[in-house]
Amino acid sequence: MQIGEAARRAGLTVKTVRYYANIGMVTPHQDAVTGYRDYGEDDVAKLHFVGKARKFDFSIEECRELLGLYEDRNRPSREVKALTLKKIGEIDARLAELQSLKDELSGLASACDGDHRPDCPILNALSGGGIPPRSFQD
Amino acid sequence: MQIGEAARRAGLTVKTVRYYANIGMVTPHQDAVTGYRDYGEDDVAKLHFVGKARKFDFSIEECRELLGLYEDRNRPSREVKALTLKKIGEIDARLAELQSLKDELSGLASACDGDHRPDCPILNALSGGGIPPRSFQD
DNA sequence: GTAACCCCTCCCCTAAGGGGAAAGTAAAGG
DNA sequence: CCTTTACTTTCCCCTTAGGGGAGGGGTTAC
Repeated sequence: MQIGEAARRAGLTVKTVRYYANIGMVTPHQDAVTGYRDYGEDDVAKLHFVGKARKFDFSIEECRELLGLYEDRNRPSREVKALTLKKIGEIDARLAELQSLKDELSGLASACDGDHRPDCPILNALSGGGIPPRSFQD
Repeated sequence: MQIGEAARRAGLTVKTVRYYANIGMVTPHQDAVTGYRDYGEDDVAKLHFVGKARKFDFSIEECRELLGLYEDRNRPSREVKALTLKKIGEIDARLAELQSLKDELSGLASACDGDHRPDCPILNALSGGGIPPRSFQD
């Protein structure tokens, strides 16, 4: 089938599917005369697989790795699980980082009146040590 | 002072400080003959301010906005607080997204034996449906 | 004289595609 | 057969927030 139908069936954009072909992730046959790519059912399955893995925040390189395991009928599930646990660890780290960021910003926001007056603890904190905003025009 | 000292005092790299000059964020005087940038104390304060805002996940454009408010002695704190609350909302959304991602991956990982055998619920989930029902795992 | 730093601009690189131009191809309708 | 429309191709620039390095110029210290 042509790239448009393959993309539709995999739930991806044509641009994305073409990109995956360019980087060697999912490589369909390509007509030597017309240049048209020709996708088979197995290609659509791979595209679908990669699309799902991407939604799970796996990077392109990790998807390539998962795809290799996916195609290897004798791979140990250990390797797949290890990749997944590593990804969970990364997500945990990012969660902690965002949470502490949110805590700090929330503390600043609750200390700020948020009215028409110019006094603002948020800007004071950003300027480092509560120094009032010295005029930069003088 | 020269860019190197300004960067050191602001806790940024020279590359970053030069970048901020190029995009018009913090624009020091520049010697017409040597091309050397000349930073004053106010420039260092601005650089420091932007550096801190960046650590709080504010984008470059948001930093530009905050810097404008920072320099305006008569700005209402309302605007600063609104920006901060918007940023907190974005962080909340990202937190929820990551949390649900983590939950799904954790479910998959715990369903996977992770041994030498090829059977792997993680790959099964990526290749089609969700986690196979309990009856199929036993 | 030269070694050690400091500075400058310019260009390419990142992740994962998106947007769009110019041009070729295929299928349907008149 | 001709035209329109839809689909495809490659190519190039754009995105964030800078990082890395080349190539060149300057000042200071020994």
